[in-house]
Amino acid sequence: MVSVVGRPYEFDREEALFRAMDVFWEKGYKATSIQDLVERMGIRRGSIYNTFGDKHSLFLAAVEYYGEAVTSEMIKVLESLGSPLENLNEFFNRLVNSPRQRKMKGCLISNTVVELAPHDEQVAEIVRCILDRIQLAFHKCLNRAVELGELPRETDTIVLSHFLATSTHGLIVTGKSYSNPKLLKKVISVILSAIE
Amino acid sequence: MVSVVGRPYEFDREEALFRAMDVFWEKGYKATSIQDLVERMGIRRGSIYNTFGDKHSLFLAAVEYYGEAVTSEMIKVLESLGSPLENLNEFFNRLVNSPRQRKMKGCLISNTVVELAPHDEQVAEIVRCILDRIQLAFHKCLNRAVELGELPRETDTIVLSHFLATSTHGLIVTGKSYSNPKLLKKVISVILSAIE
DNA sequence: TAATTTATTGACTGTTCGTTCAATATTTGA
DNA sequence: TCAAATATTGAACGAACAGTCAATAAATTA
Repeated sequence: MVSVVGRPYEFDREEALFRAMDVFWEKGYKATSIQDLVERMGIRRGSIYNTFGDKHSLFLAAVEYYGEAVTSEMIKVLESLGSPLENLNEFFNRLVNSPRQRKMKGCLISNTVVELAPHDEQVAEIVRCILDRIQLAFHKCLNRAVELGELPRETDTIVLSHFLATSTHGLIVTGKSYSNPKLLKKVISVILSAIE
Repeated sequence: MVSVVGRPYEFDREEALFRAMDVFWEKGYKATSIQDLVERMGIRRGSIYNTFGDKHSLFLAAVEYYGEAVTSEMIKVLESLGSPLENLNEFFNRLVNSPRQRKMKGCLISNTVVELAPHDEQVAEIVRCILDRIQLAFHKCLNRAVELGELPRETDTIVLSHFLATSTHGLIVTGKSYSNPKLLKKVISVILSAIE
């Protein structure tokens, strides 16, 4: 419910949140200062606090926004029409070829799993939810592959979906430390060969 | 060269470094304050600065110590006599069953890859060196498996060694967010099935 | 014993941090 | 036109931060 009375915002809330997400993604939670956020979000300290609450609340909003924007976009790849196995291939290749991954930013979710989730239950909760959505998308994709005859009937799609989620994390971390696209492509081939 | 004159240290340097490593491992670099280190290392501020220099230098020493202690211990598993494939199995099971991993501490190296390496060339250098040692150990292990006839002659052991390194990262991150030992064991089976 | 060297100690420094707030500006509704 | 509501602004806050330093203690060497 948006109030109709009072001074209106001078900035776009979603745009500001997107930029905050970008800063946290790049620098992590602790290393991001309010001053960093002021500079990158393009609004003043007071406006940040007025709109998003404190730093921690803003971070939670940023992670959720990432889940809505970036993660959902990747999940759509898995849900595309056509061959599920080709969708998986497309998913992993986008993962390692995205400009942000190239800049060693990794993924805000895996970064957060490592930096914050073990010490912050609120963050852990949100992250767990997003990770579950990814794993579920893998699971559905694999089930569809079975239905279409791309994988054998007896395939354990649950375990394989967790394997793919684990591989996703692995590729992101490897990509952060050591970004050789050709090699990553070959590693992806091995990953995909494991499910066939 | 240790000086023979002057007041001797009242603490064990290695013990103190081990404890510092433990704090950084648990909390990360940014989230660890000098006060945290004072409390856990059991020595005063001045002694930390006198012995290890500033926080950043201490961190570098801690990461290197981790490489010597923890990583080398894991690499030894890969270099054991007997079946290389069984060694791989042992390696991954230790990875997900270690008490520290269970406490969601993950691995100091992968934590550092995510938090610090992208923004700190000195850290990146040390971490890269340790990652290379792990990958090399996988490579040697796989080559031995080929020699012993456990893997076919045409196996691309280079690519597979990177796949195993990636899987290691993945398991560590998955273990941090979602620690279900039974499931992780099954994921390990899938990983190992991919190289055979 | 005296001189030298180095470790220990805790108070102290300046900076940066996240956060708050009173003053002001801009809108709507009466 | 005035009252009410809300956003904007920049100064200011105390706390926490990394790092320093002079005084002191404990060892060796001459």
